[in-house]
Amino acid sequence: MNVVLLHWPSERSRLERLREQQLPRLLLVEPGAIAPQVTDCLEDWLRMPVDDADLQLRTRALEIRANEHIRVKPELEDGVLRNGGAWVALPPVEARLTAVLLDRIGTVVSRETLAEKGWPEGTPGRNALDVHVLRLRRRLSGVGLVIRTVRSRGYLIEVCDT
Amino acid sequence: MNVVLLHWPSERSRLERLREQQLPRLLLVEPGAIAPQVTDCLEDWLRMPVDDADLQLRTRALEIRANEHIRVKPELEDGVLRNGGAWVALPPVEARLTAVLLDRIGTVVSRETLAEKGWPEGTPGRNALDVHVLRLRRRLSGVGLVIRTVRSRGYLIEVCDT
DNA sequence: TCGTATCCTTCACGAAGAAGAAACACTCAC
DNA sequence: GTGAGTGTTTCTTCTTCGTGAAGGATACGA
Repeated sequence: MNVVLLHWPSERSRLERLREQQLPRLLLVEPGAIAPQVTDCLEDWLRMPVDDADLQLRTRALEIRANEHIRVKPELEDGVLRNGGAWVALPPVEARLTAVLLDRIGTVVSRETLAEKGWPEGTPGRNALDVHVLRLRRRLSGVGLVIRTVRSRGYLIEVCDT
Repeated sequence: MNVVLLHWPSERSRLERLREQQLPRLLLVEPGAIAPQVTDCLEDWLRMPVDDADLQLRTRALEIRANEHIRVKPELEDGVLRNGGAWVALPPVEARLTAVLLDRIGTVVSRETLAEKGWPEGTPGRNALDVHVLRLRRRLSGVGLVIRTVRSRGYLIEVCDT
């Protein structure tokens, strides 16, 4: 994973993008500027003018951390769900359900929320959701994702560990 | 979690201990010395003489990371109990009981309190609580938590040391 | 030391309810 | 037309949860 070098504060908006994308980044803090508070493991900073050895060390440290940290997140785009190389095409309803689940990956999403998001203009019968979850499960099994049920609470999606 | 400050390279052996213990640490690199290659998220360094603002920022960053990394406290949310990576889904009654126990983690909670919180609208037979504790114990064993009995006083929950 | 009352643990059973699964019919895009 | 996507019905399976009963552990008085 490549570490991105950028200037602070002049490239502030670029930094925000990188943070969202969870890419490792090293800020070169301009003379006189105050470094921002680092809040995750993929960010570090150096005050300019930079010492070359320091730059090397910190870049390398970020690379090491990034490799530990980055686990490729499953992504859903245009009805295509990708996870670690594999992918499946998802039909509209299932794509919407998956979007909600992935949005809160690892945490519980209630049936009500799923019904709302899956059928924006009025939900069908009670069992429709169950059946779709069933179908979704079968599709997801091919790409290393599982939907776990939390009884009387809802469902949660997670990356398969096996 | 407290960040340990230490000098490098004069306190090398102390650093090694801290690394083993996985405690967050900030190295103050003595003038002329080369900083060591950082390999985890709980370590950082600053070249002496240190700027006070920089020290603050890096210390705080380490604290934040440490809290993310070492999730010591078990957490219960939406019927899902998490503890150090592992999780279980808890049914309604057991979730309520666990909530009370975790709320006073490490201290005794009386059966009366448990009954009240577990069954907000009237408790069932006396034995129900015992049985639920039994079931809860089995579930909790999978996530490194134990419920201990304090005879004639109540129960307490704690993190398993094994 | 010994009984005994009390507290606690554990098991087995059954009712109620939640979720899973199969089968079928309808719709719509290609 | 054909096939995938979708919704419904129906049936099955699994989970939860309360109860009763058996037995172990502990405290305490005789």
